Amino acid sequence: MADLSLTFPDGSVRKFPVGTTPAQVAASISKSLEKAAISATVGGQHWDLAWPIPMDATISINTMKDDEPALELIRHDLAHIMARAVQELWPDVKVTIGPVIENGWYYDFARDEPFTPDDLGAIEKKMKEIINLRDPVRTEVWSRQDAIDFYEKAGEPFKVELVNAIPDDGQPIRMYWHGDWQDLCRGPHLQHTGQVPSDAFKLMSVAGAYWRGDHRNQQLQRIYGVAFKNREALKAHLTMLEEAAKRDHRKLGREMDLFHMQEEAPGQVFWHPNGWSIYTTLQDYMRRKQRAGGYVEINTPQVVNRSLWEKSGHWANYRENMFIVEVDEEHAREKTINALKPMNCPCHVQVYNQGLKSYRDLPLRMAEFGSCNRYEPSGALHGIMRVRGFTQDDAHIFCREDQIETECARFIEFLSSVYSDLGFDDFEIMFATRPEKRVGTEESWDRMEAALENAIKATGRSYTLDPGEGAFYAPKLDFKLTDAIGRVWQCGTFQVDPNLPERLDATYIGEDGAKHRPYMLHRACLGSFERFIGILIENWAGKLPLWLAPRQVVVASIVSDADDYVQEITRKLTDAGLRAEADVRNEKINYKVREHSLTKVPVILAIGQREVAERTVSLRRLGDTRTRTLALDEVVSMLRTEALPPDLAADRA
RNA sequence: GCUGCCGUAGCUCAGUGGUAGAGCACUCCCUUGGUAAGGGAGAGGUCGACAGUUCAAUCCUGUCCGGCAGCACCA
Repeated sequence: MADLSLTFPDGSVRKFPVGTTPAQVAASISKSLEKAAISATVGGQHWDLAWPIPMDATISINTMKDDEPALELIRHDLAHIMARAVQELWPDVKVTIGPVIENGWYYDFARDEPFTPDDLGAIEKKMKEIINLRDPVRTEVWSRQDAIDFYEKAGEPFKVELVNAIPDDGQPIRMYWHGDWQDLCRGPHLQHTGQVPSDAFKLMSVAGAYWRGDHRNQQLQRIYGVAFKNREALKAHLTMLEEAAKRDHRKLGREMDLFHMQEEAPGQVFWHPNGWSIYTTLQDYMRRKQRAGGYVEINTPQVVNRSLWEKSGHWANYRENMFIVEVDEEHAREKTINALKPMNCPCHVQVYNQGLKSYRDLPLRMAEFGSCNRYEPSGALHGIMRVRGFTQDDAHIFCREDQIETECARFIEFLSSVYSDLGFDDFEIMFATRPEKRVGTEESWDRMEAALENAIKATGRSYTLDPGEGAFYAPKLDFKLTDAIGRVWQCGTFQVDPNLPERLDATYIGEDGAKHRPYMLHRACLGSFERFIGILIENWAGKLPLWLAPRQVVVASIVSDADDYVQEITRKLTDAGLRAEADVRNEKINYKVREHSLTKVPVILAIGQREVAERTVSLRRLGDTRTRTLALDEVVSMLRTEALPPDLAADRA
């Protein structure tokens, strides 16, 4: 028999007969490794212990100590165990697919009656029984036809479809069993069901999901589970989920009295004074930044006749998602049909088109805090993060092709400065290149892509390639930031657009005296104020930095003899530009501290007899139980400096 | 939009085929208390909307509206 050369992680090479399995390799190394082995990594691929190795490769044997393969196997096998549990409880349920996902797995079932939360408990119980059976796992490679015949006979139509969908590229069709239960699965797997920890998984929820992700297909019932290596890790995960729930901007929005939403205006925000303070503070900041960044600010109409949307192409593509406004105009023969603007670009081209533009006017950076409305599907709405009425920090840069690169680099620096001011020190750039269906010449695509790539390089940043994900007319960049609990949000965007200037006939007079077509660069940092404020709230868990906090300082009296002094302090703080309020209610200081802490006021100044006598204040920071006693004037000037927005603070320094 | 769950006081939630309850918040009174809930009293609800079944519906049924989770969507 021919030899097989296997290279181990330490670099050593050993020969084995062709067809040796990782299990045999492990056994040849040591008795203990043979027992501890759960899978192998062969030539970079996750490999079942029982699969023969066909050719020379690198190999490492995995044990439960190797987190990544161990969790993969545990979650994967739990998906099978759950499917078996479901079919044992309800034999008429059809199985479909059940992949491993972040933190766990899901499995989609076809069943007429919905699963209830009680069912989840029953399924979990049954899963534990199956785990305790320690049934060995067995896999076999079958021919396509045998697998199809098998599933047709078993009455598993989805599996038949899956087998048919497996590409005919020599990929084996693997049949999987534990006990009498069977599934279609490419593996790899653990060796028996007892290797799965019975106390480190939990079924989380059941929800609808379309067969193969297509909304025209039958809707299945998806059960989600999470699993870890041990009970402690599961507990830690569940605790993390509770933490995330505590940050929910909808909950904090209510507790901090920032905004509300109601039935009459679904997907639209009623901003309360506190929330509007965050909004305007952020907008003021962006306005200053943009002005400094060479933008002019404009404002354009909300309600615009359909003819413009027809010209821009939005009417054809997004009519379903637009709010339509019909008006009976006295002199018109029929109703005038308008749409609330779903985006600002067509209006910006109208402003650009006023008067003749010279090449000397370019690049023209035109910004608008553009209020847009989109009729989003009801199921997509989510607090203030996904809404039907929102305002973008939108801008369009009109420029020549040779200016794209500089403008792009300039924008990346701009965005980077904004993100770091707002507490997000790092972001990722996604570079979306030409899609399969596209317009324009290859040369033009080459130039546009090169411009973006060179711009990124000029800033010294790296990027992730997103091939084929560009718009049909040009490439784009998306910017993703990571929040305090590791969630990734796509907010910023930079998109080249030769299309809309064409459609709306934007031109400029070049050096040659002839008319030319400008490029339009769509760009945003925050995306929408609504969504970004949601992200800020969740990122900071409501404890916004002082300059953004709606209520910056509460001056609380301890005894009513201090009331006059409390009012004086509050006035001084307010005069210094701080958002300060007095709390002279007939409540104990404990009560006041608790209440203002719960509503995330960053600074509480407590004032009793002593402070009155000494003209000092006792300062307490949110989240800190210590207090400091400071002179009044000192506190005012300290807080005034601290409350400066980052761009103004930088100017000062 | 689809599937499932949900809608009772400002908030969080009990509850019942005979028109409703708690805690917190609110108002008033007592209390002047030193850094995360002092005490007492009071007020507060078309039980999401509309239809149907019933002698009687907040409760049962249907339709609609809205919310939540996931899916689909996100110019």
